[in-house]
Formats: sequence, C-alpha cells, structure tokens
Amino acid sequence: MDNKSVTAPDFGAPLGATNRSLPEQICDHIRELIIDGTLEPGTWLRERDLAQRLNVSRIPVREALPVLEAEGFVKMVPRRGAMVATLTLREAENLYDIRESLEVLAARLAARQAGHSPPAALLECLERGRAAAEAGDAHGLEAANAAFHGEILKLSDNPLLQSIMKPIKGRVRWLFHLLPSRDPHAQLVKHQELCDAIASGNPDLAAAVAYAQIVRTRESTLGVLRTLLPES
Amino acid sequence: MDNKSVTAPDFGAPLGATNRSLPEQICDHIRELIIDGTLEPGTWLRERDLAQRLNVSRIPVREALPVLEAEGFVKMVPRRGAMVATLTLREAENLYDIRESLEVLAARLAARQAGHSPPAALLECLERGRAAAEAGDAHGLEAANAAFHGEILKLSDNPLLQSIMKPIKGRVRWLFHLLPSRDPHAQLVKHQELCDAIASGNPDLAAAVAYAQIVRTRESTLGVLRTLLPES
DNA sequence: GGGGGAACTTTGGTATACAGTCTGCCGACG
DNA sequence: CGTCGGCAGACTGTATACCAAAGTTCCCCC
Repeated sequence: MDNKSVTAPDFGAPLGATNRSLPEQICDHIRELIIDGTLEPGTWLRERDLAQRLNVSRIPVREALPVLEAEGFVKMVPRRGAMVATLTLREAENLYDIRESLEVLAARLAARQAGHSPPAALLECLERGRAAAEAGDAHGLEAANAAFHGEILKLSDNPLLQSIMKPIKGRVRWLFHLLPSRDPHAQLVKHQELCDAIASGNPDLAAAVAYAQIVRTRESTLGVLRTLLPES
Repeated sequence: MDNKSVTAPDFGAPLGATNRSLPEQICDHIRELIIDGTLEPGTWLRERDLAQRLNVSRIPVREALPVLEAEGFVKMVPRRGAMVATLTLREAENLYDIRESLEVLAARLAARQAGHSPPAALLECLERGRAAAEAGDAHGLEAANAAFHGEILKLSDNPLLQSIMKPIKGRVRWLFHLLPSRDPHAQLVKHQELCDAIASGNPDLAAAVAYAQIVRTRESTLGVLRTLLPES
C-alpha cells in the first residue's frame, strides 16, 4: 500500500463513474427518482422490471433494494417485492428527533476539530450557496447546502457518524422536496451563523446554535407537513 | 464437502430451517461469530467458502455481507472480498460519541412515553438480570441487559431510532466481548437507576442519568481498551 | 351472486458460466 | 542481485436459466 513515489503527485479524479459498482449506481438512481417524486409512494418496484429497464440482471437489483429499504425509501414485503415507502407525519417527527441529536453532535465535534484546522471548506460552500441564491439557481443552492452539511460531517471526523447520517440526509431531502421552496436568504443566514459558531472552536456554542436552528425549522416544517402528510 | 482450508473455524450447525430469510440468518450467524471472537479480525470471508460451509448458494451470502459491512463488522474490498474488520481505539471513541447522543435520546423519549404506560417490561428485564446475576449466569445477564436496552428503545417509540441503534448495539457488544467481564452488581444498580429515571416520566432527568452513566463507563472502558486495541 | 380453484405473477433461492481483475510467483534480463 | 514482465490461479462481479413457494386474479360452476 505504500506509495513509493517520493513526490506524491495529483493522480486526478479517482476514476469515479466507471469504478462504482452496479448495485450502487442502481441504488443512487432509484433513490433520486424517489426523492424527486418521479416514483410516487405506493409504487411497486419489481425486480425483473427494474432490471430490464436499467439493462442489468436481477442480481444487482436484488442487492440495491435492501439498501434502499435500510435507508427508509422502500418497504419490502416478503414474496411481494418492494414498494416505494410513504412518508408519514410520525416519521417526519421521528426524523427530527434524530436530527436534534445527531446534527448537534456533528456541530459539536466539528467545532472541536475546527480549533486545529480552520474550516475553509465550510466558507467555500457558503460562498457557493450565496452565488447560487443570487443567480436564482435553486438546484445549485440545494447542492451547496448539502455540501455544507457534508463538510460539517467531514470536519467532525467520525466515520460512524457520517455513515449514520447518510440515509438521514437522504430522508431530509425527500421531506424538503415536498415543501414549497424555502427562503434562500434565511437559509444562508442560518448557515453563516452555524459556520461562525463552528469556526469559533467552542463545541458548546456550536451545539447550542445547531440545536436552536433545528428546533426552529422543526416547528415551521412540521406545521406545513401536517397539512400534506398522512398522520401515520 | 471436501474442505481443504487449512484454518477452519467451527461454523456450527448448518442454518436450521426457519421462516426468516436466508440472508438474514447468514448475517446473524456471521455477526455472532465475529462478536464472540471465533472469526478474528483480518480473516478473509470468501463467498464460495461461506456458501459451501453454510450449505447455501452464493447469492444469499452476497446479500448478507454488505449488511455486515454497513454495521461495521466487515470491510469489503472491491474484487477481493470481505475481511473481518479490526476494532480500533478511534472507532471505540467514535462509538461512544454516538452513544452519548442516541442513548440519551432514547432515554428521553422513553421517559416521555412512560407517563402514558408504566414500563412494566423494563422492570421485568431488570428482574431477569438480577436472577441471572445471582445464578452466576454471565450469558443470561448479557441477554437480560440487551433486552433492557431493547425495551428502552421500544418504549421510545421511534422506529428510525431503533433501526439506527441496532448496528450500534452490535458493535457495543463486540467491544464488551474484548473486555474482562464487568461487575454484575454495578450493572444492575445502573440499570435500576436508569429505569427509575425513565419511570419518573421526566425526560430531562432520564436524559441526564443516561448521559452520566455512559460518560462514566466511557472513561473506564476506553481506559482498558487503550491497552488492547490499535490506536487507529 | 358467492365460493372454490386453476392459472398467472413474482419473489426467494439455486446452479452454472464467464469475464475482469487482483495476487503471487517464477523466470529472464539488465 | 534486484527488478521487470508475464503467466497462472483465485475470487469477485454479473448474466442467464431454472425451480419452488406463495400471493393475486379471475373465471367458472354451483
């Protein structure tokens, strides 16, 4: 595994697209279709159908579906197959309970680490978000926001936390896609605030800011969702 | 039938017929072998080998291994297969960071629910643990403790939290199997304390008690592990 | 009109085959 | 003596074909 080269040159992109396994690609593809609403809740996902459509065999599909179930996007019924899951109000509340714990933890750990290395990547995401917001690029803003939270996670330096948060973030995106688009400016202000708290290197402060922000969006978000989602 | 492998760990009975799905059984089986140390870190798990040993085909094995990877028991290397993961001190610390968040959340939610229905199941687990401890039945005590935490989770009434905690609990068990056996009486006292706090119906109290307990065991546990595990 | 059952559909699981790729070894060449 | 190149083996990744069990649908017969 040692890199014998004295100077470690930039080897460029890590062969991204071609290297990813088929099940992984299938999984990502279907997940996006679910999140953006193309596949509506209740839709049956049949292995042979998917395999044919995606031009692969059943095996990779069979491996992708359980992953999506573990992430909560799909519900598998024994001997019936997989159905696109239905988000309920109860689940949205459960999701917020988890976020109130884990995103606060992420902010706390990130602040702890930020003392050693100032979070330049965070500022960069913030800047990208600002640019996208001014350009009215909703998609770009969402990407920048996702990158921002991803950077916090990366900064927290806890791979286990990252792996747990991955499906959570997917479900949060799914939820937000149901909502009318939110105020870009308010999001930027919030992220700026959180970024500052983390950069301060004070874990308790960062945690408090993160907590306050999630509680605040929880109230407004669930208020809207109450009119959109089934109770349970 | 011919097993030429030089080192051949005992894989036990060949998967009795139950109603649970084959991948699930395989997953549980291998997980137990890893947790109890039969399969040592670094061991290669080859699909064909496992399939032959467990008397199933490759497909269910292929579906079980990614689950074990997601749970952190196994590391999959592309085109090489799966290797039993190595617990590191870093990972143990990461695990405790997560537990400090999520088990506290579980206790808080359980206390919130306990107001409506008194946690009889918790008391019953406690009693079972006490009986096992007096009988000197270490295995029974561990089962009772696991059941106790399972009941808290069930009480918290958040399926998402339960699904997240499942792999965490597995890893905690793995960790504890590396340690010299702990004082049964101290465990019982701790659980009694937590049970009381939850039964009080005061979420903040339950959370505080849970937090204090985890921090306390964190210190002692990591202290021992520092002498047993590789740094990272 | 309702009940029973046959045909169809779909997953769960098995067996087999083949290509790509990683490893390890061995031998040749500088 | 060391290093490079190639060869062989091993193992996964994926495809294909097949069978059994179970659920669904729908039609026929009472």
